[in-house]
Amino acid sequence: MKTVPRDKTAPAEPDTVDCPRCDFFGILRVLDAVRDDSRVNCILKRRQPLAKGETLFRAGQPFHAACAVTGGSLMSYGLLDGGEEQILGFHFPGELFGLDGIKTGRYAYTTRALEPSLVCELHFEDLDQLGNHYPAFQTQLIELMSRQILHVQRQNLLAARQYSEERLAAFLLNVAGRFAVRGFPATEFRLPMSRQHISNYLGLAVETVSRLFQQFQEQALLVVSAKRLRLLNVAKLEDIARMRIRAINRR
Amino acid sequence: MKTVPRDKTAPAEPDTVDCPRCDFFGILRVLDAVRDDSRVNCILKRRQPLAKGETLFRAGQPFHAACAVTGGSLMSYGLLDGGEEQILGFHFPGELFGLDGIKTGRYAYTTRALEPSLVCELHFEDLDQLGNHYPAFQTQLIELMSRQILHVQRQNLLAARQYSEERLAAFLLNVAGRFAVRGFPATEFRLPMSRQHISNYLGLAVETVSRLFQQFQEQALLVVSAKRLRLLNVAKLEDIARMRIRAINRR
DNA sequence: CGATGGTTTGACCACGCTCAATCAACGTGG
DNA sequence: CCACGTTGATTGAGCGTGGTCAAACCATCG
Repeated sequence: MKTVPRDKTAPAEPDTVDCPRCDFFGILRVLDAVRDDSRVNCILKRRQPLAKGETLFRAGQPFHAACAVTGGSLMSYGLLDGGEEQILGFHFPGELFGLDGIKTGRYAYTTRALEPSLVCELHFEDLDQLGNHYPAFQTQLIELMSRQILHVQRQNLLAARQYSEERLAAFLLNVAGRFAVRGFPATEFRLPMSRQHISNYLGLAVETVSRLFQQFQEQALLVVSAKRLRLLNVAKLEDIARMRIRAINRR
Repeated sequence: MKTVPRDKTAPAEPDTVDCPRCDFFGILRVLDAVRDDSRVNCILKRRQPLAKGETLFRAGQPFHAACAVTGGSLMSYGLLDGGEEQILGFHFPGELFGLDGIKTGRYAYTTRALEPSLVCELHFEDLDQLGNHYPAFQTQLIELMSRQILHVQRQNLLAARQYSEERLAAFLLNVAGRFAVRGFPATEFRLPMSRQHISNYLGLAVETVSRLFQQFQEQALLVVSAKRLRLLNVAKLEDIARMRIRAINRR
């Protein structure tokens, strides 16, 4: 299997999302409308670049900003005290994270870049201040958090599935759907995380994930080579993802 | 094992939570402060009684209110189209649910009472209206949603664990912790859901859950009889919950 | 009181984990 | 530029956890 040599002249710039596709867009528009107000200066810092593997913030650190991915991808994980780290979720362009820190004043989880990435930060020092003068801002924030709860709850469905096939299929479809929503190709994309990450996230062994990719490929459901992935039969994958009744002879 | 005959004169009134312990309390105080304002009339409907098994709302129905449990308990589940229903979470006194509907305008999941229950409803028709006049209200709502995101994310950790022991132990501790926060006894309580529900929620077979209860009991970690549960060795349960490295000889 | 549905228990076996070796992809230094 | 080490992905063999099926058991309720 030949790999196309990477064009060295083009730097590995991560996929980026346009502002209108970002979860922060509603907030951004409100901020733009009041840009002349000195109080709202710099509340939304844009395009902070992160190196691969770089930690954005750690669990327990004082909360200072909610973030949105504008390019690349990140993951959040909590370490069960004394135990291994458990990955809680991945963050793709346009998506938010860190909103859980608002109430407690501390980040609940550690977040790290999976590849060179860009994030926008929404700073919260003057939130009350701002909210008192611009209710529209708070309204935006509420809608955004509502969507976030939905997003997180949807993730719950992934690892709760009983069989490894279901979990991986559901995971891939979840990722594909999230790319699709932001206008990226939904059937052909790069999985920025390692198999280790996937297996940890889904509560499986690495080898199982590897074998499942192999199996799906043999069934012509997808084509996978390293991190590049192409979905060939989404309908069948959906079947697998929701298959709860394990038939006696299912092959 | 004798069961104490239930006092027939006292109706099976579910455990209830005091208002100060409820997640809505912050909002309630704001509303109390502006009670004289005609606009905010009836925005918080209290103590709606539900029969066991009664459905509060269904997935897809238009969203009209976020809810808090004030007594009893409920569960939310989504049905994977064409597949079985997957339980997403349980709701205990003082806890919120339904906030995910704010943005989409529809309930994302179906919610049903596990026993005779009471809920408060926070109606959202006039939210914008109210928010424009009382930013404090929106501020409360934002904090509350932040806590909710944290809560839901914590649940993600349950089913992502690799082994059934870890999952059940983590689940029981999660439930115990949630009771403790609201001032209920944390080591002796009733599990309002069936084994079926637990197994579905954790992605296990019913029989496995049953056997694990048995096993934990033999190890003197807890005492279980039907739905009543008493935790004897929380420290050891925590050990199990975070045990990732499966030792060769672990007994 | 019997009917019904949930729970437990047992026997069996397959899915998926463990361990270990191999292979591929990079990055580094000679 | 290639040898080498390192890291991640894959593949294989073996076995244990946990799922399936079935029956017995028990609780709740009409």
